[in-house]
Formats: sequence, structure tokens, C-alpha cells
Amino acid sequence: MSKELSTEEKIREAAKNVFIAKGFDGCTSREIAKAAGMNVALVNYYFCSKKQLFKLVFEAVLEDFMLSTVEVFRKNLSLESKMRIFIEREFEFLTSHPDIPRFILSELSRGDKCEFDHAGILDKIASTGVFEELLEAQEKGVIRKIDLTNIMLLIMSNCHYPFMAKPLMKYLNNLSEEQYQERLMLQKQYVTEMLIGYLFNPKTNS
Amino acid sequence: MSKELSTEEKIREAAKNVFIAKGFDGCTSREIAKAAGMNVALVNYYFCSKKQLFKLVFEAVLEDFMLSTVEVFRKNLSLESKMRIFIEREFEFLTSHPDIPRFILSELSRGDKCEFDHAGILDKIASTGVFEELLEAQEKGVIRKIDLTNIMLLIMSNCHYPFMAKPLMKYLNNLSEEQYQERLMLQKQYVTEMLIGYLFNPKTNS
DNA sequence: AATTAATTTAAACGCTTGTTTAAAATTGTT
DNA sequence: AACAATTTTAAACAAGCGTTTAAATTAATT
Repeated sequence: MSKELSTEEKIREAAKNVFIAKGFDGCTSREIAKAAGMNVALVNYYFCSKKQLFKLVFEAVLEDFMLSTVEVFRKNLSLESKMRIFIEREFEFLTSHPDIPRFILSELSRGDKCEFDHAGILDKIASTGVFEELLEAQEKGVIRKIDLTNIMLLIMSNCHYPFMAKPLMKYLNNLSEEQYQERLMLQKQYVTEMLIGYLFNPKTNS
Repeated sequence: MSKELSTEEKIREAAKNVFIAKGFDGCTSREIAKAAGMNVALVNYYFCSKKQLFKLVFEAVLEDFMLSTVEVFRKNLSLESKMRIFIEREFEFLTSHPDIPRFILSELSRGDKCEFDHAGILDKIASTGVFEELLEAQEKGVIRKIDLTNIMLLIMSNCHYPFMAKPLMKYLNNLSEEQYQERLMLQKQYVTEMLIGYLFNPKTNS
């Protein structure tokens, strides 16, 4: 389906896959061109340089990643329901794109590669109203009074890491692919229970 | 202090720092040699190839990382105390070596670089008696009956990820270094409370 | 149909890569 | 002091890198 991709789009798409799988340093322009079924020179014809192509791809991936699931918070549901659905969708997204968290954190941590535009992302997240809703819930005593950065970190830790740690887990525990996937789906339940249990009903625990 | 390192050790040490900072693909043999204050040819004189030097360094780092904190479980303390101390020490270790989790997961996920020896690691962890202790505690109803893989994943997620996500957190939330460090220390408390609260006293919640 | 513009190609550019070589310097041994 | 073994060096190697060039091909315009 959809063979009607332009040369530029084919290269961008191939670059995304190759960059995510191997990292900026781990692949070559020729590899990207070959994956796109194109001549090497076309990479620079359309994108000037490997670096610039990477910047474009990275920013798109980061935005997709950060915004794809946060839309739940626009819905008219209880905060707890939204949180549950959010975690559910994070696991869904990561099941289709398990390499993205590692890709983003790896590339971001060797940041001298190029300067990334990220100004808009937090604003777009904020536009869903998550932050206000969380702050309000804190004032009402519905959820624990913790800095939003820490809440983000708690949720992201428990959603992203299980996918990032796949090779470590698989071989430390000698797991087959099926066994790992099984633990992953269990992990989703545990993580949801744990996070909801900790963040909500703060009076019972602290 | 301790200038009495042999050439071989100097290269190994420099290689460790450079590999952790930039990854296997992100650095060159010449860079490692320069960091060690040595000639390029010495790298291969002592270690045959960049790949083999990497393998040596990686295996040492992985073993250090996995075993450094698990020793707590040999002590004669309650399981909950050990768990608290373990998390405390994980955060301690990671404060000194914040780049190691990302290094390990990154390099492991592009595993074609070379085959790693990992046979001994799980056995060494097992030799502390953690696993038996956890299983016993589960039988006694002290902690939640969850596969040990998932328990490991819960703890590692909440300890490793906050350090791996530093660049993402710093710029998504426009945090200064001090602000980030502050959140990190708070995160340690939250993570401890959350994990202990979830894993122990399973009857109250499920 | 002729001409111009946009796309694609194969080949080459200079440079860096990991690795090797062979000579120089150092150390150890008799 | 003379010799042998080890360690270190500078230089070179082919191969691969990102990028550029200039010609060939295709598409668009007149």
C-alpha cells in the first residue's frame, strides 16, 4: 500500500528506521540511501547533509513520541481514568515502536551532534490541560503533592524502561521472545496499579 | 594520586571513559589513545582491536554495575530494610556513574558488535541469596506474588531511568543542573516509598 | 518539437577510519 | 658492556566515510 511516496519522503522514512535502529554514529549515508532504494548523492541533494537529515528525523520522532499519547487528557473523564488510559496507550505505542525511548535518550545525551528545536513540545503538551488538571487535583488532595517533574519521571520511568531494557532482561533471565512479551504485558498491569496506588489517595499512605 | 598505572591499564581506563561517554560507534581508536596519552598503535598492541578492547571494557562495566549494589542482600536485616538500602545505594552508584545505564542498554541493543559473556553475572547475583529471600517472602505473604523478573524491572526502571533521562528532563522542563539534582534526590524518596508501598503489604491493596 | 528546469546517476574528491609495519627506544638478562 | 626481548614510535596501508561534481536522464514549459 501507499507506494506513492516521493523520493524525499522515501529517504526520510528510511533514514528514520536506520537512525532509530543504529544511531547517528552507527550508520552511513550510503546505508540510508540503500534502505531507501536511492543513490547516495540524493541524500545530500534533498537534505544537504547527514547531520541535517538526522536533525529533521530526530525532531519529528521526538514530537511524535511526546505528543502521541498525551491527547487522552483532553477527554472528559476522571483523572484516574485518564491516567490509566494514558499508561495503556504508552504501552501500546511502545509495543509498535520499542526502540524510540532508547534512541531519543541516547542521541540526546551526546547532544553536540546538533541543536534541537524543542520549544514547542512542552507547550503542546500543556495545551491538553494535563498540568492544570494535575495541579488542581493536588490542591483538592486527590493526588500526592509532588512536583510535576517528578510525576512525569515516575510515569516515564515505568513505561519507557521496560522496553529499553529488553536485551538486558532477555539475557539476564534467559527469556525467549514470548516470555519477555508476557512479562511486558504483566508489567503494564503492575505499573498501572503501583502508580495509581501511589499517586492517588495520598492521605492513606503519607 | 596513583600514577603507577601500566600502559595497558591507562588505555583500558581511558577506553572505559571514552566508550561510556560516546559509545563504540561514536569514538575512534586515536581518541582513546590520546585520552590515555599513548600512541595509537599501542591500543592494538595490547588489545588486538578496538572491538576486543570494547568487549573487555563492556563486560567489566556491566559486571560492576550489576554487582556493586546487590551485596546488601548478604546482610542480616529485614527484607524491607535491605530493599531501602539497595535503592539508596543504587542512587549513590548512579550519582557517581550516571551514564552507565544508558551505555549498557544502548550497546546491548545493537548487539551485533560482539558476543558478550554474561553467564556468570546472574549466578553471582544469585549467590547473595536475593532470589531465595524474595521467593520465601512471597510464600509468607510478605511481598506481592509477582515474577522476579517483573520485580527487577520495577526497581531498575525507577532507579536507572531518572539518570538516563537527564537531558530530556532538563530541557523539557528547563531545569538548571541544581534543579535537576534536587528533583533527583526527591525522586529517590518517592521511588522508595512507592516501591516499598507496592511490593510489601500486598493484602491491603489487591 | 524545442528548450529549460529538475531529478538521478556514476564517479571522484579529500579525509578519517582501524590496523599494520618496520624502525627506534627502552628494558631486562647474561 | 653486549646482546636479546620488550615496548613505543612515526609512517604507511587499504577501506570506508561524507560530500561534491558533472554528466545523463526525466519532467515541465514554451
